[in-house]
Amino acid sequence: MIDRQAFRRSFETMQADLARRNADVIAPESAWGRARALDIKQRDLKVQAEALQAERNRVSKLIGQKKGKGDDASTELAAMGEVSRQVKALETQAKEAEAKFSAVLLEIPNPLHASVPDGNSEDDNVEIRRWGEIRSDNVPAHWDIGTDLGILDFEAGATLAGSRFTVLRGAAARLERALMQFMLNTHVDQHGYDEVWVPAIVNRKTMTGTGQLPKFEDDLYKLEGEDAFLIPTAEVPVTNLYQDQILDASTLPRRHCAYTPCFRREAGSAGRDVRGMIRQHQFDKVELVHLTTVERALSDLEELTGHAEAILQALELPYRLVELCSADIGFSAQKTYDLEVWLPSQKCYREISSCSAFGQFQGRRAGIRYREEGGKPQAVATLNGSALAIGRTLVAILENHWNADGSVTIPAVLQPYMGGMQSIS
RNA sequence: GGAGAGAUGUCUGAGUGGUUGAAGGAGCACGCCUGGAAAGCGUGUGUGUCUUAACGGGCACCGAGGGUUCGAAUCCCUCUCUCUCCGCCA
Repeated sequence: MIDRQAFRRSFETMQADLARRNADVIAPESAWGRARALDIKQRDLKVQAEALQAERNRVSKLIGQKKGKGDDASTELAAMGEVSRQVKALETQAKEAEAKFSAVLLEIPNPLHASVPDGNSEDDNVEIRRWGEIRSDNVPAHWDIGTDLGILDFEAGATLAGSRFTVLRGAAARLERALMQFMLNTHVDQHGYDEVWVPAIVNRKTMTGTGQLPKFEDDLYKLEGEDAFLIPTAEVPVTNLYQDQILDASTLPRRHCAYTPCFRREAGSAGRDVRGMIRQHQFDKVELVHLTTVERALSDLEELTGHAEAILQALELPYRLVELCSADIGFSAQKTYDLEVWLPSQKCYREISSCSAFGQFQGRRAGIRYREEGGKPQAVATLNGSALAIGRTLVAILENHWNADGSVTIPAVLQPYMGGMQSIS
């Protein structure tokens, strides 16, 4: 959520930052376009209502005093009946206006950080660096590799649940589990993260805190008969771990890692990546989440991204780091780096991690604040990133470590988690 | 799922219609005292929002949302959550 004060004081600046995403974001009929009038109305009604409330409180107190002394208060009582009716009417109007303004604020995306490059589409994302050797020979698609080895069962996934579900068998199932363990252990033991295990179902408030709601309800699985949703990422429950709390600044940064399954309806991606397990309705992911101070809102992003890169390097997977341009950054983020792994069968880089800084955007929405010694509470800065999406990592391993004889070599760091298995054949 | 009890500030714990944003205690901060500390004494110690250049002021908040009333932490309704017992269950 954007800052109300900044919205009033720095309207033009904020509008310019938002417009960099897309001109539609500041169109007159957009949330942003409607916000200013709603704010003015909201404040106007609030001032009126509160003035009358003050009057009511003053006289009511007087009535109490008079009655306490046994004096007659019938004059005041008679006058207050009407005032009270007016107060009630104004209160209702003010509350409605405030609710409308708040609702519209929730639909305005995070203004971009100044360092974000301009662009019109994902094609304008900026490559920062590459790592690893790309193989240039022809490698089959992971769905063929996996099917031939008998470890990926797409038919069973479709039978059990529908399209975009896959059953992992044998070595693939174990590889999935090994990746989970390896990633978590690395983050806990080497990067100093505090591991948490959280619900995969959350309520509406939690989903609003990190920005998935109210705008993107169609992308989520909603539970029938309950106001609850399956999480699309661990970011949601982990960040919201501290919702409506005031943290002591000395306890920041808090850095958590978590494994969760993730559920996405993929509503807008019909026809894309329909084969294989690049784009699934359910996938596993290890997520990193930082809650930190305003000063470190952005600087921690480099560190967090580095932690995700460490996993790719350990798994010997070639990748590149890309900075998303203004048109491609998600609703809640201020700045985002994507890590894209090389997929030899597609001869291109595909997203395997997205690391974002959110500034105080989520902190404000979720009511997560911190206090410096003697200072006023202010919203925490949040960051998060996948490290990594496990299904896509498995895909990348199958393709990048595929051998001409059809087998797949298991990266050395994973072999202990695979019972010493060195390759899948 | 059934029955009952409960939800108050950092914590504990009063408060069943009026000057209560909220007693008392603890904690914490500052000061006094002390060679230093403890004890003791004193003072202070919520959040949000609106307004103001600022000082300050207004309003709201006692789980959430409604209602009754001139006036609600206190009365009524709905919901959420917690605890206990029963049922069910990995």
